[in-house]
Amino acid sequence: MKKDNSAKQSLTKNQSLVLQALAEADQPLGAYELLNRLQPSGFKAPLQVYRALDQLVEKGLVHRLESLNAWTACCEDQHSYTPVFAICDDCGTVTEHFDEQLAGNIEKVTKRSGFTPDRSIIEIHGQCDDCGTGTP
Amino acid sequence: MKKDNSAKQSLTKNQSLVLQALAEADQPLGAYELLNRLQPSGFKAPLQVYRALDQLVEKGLVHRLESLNAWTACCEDQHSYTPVFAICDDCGTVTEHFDEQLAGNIEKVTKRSGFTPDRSIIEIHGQCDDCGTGTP
DNA sequence: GATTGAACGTTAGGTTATAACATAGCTTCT
DNA sequence: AGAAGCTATGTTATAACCTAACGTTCAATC
Repeated sequence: MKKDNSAKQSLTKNQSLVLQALAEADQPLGAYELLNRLQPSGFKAPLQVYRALDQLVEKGLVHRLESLNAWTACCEDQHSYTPVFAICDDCGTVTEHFDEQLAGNIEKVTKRSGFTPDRSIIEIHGQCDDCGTGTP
Repeated sequence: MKKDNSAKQSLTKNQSLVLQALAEADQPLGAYELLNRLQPSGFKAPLQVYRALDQLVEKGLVHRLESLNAWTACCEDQHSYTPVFAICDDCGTVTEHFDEQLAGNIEKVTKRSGFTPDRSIIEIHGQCDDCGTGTP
């Protein structure tokens, strides 16, 4: 379950470029936005981006946000729980959260019906602290 | 919070056709699959489908499955909790579940950071009881 | 140096979703 | 009735997202 540094060290050139672009962005990026940003580095076709993204997701260094069709660099060096993404619909920033109890709850809900969970997608849309209506 | 029968009664022709097609399907359908099935009923363009879907989602009669790019008819006449979808990656069937505690926990996780949740997306991929590896 | 396998490059095409603009029908107000 | 306003609809074109197919490069291994 460990995502050690070897993961980052063994990245190919394209994978490194994509990961770096995601890490520098302050919000998730779509594949074509990545392509635009990486064209100066020699990227020419969408497939170059998608292949690098697939491999980075496989290594656990990047997450895909299903409800945005976008990707973001993983916040941490390792995590064993399913991440919860909080997506601000105003400013577009996304934060990654973890909660052991929550992960357990999810399994419980589906297992009641004999379902065997494999991977979970949890994405919460709303407003972040800066944009929030909490203190208007 | 009530999704009363007036919602269904006030549907337009296109909305009724789309909802009926989804209700008859045994799994979620993509917009273009819906278009195919509704061409005999006079549908000609993707927008007709997308517009009907948007309005049905608005009324709470249809859910969108973000990780499948597909839509499914809501299982019940009303529910106040965020639904949890269990998606079988083998046979493609999707079931809708509810859990008050889970919904509460999710809010808790994001609220810790000052986030104000609006809508949650919870989609669990795995294997259903029929396809499952539980009793091989 | 031949073989294998992973990553890469390139072209083409498929799927999913929206923009922009025009039309039709219904309601409401005068 | 006529005008104004609103919602749903129709139609064309295009944007955005993703994958198939095929060939090449390059490093590791036999």
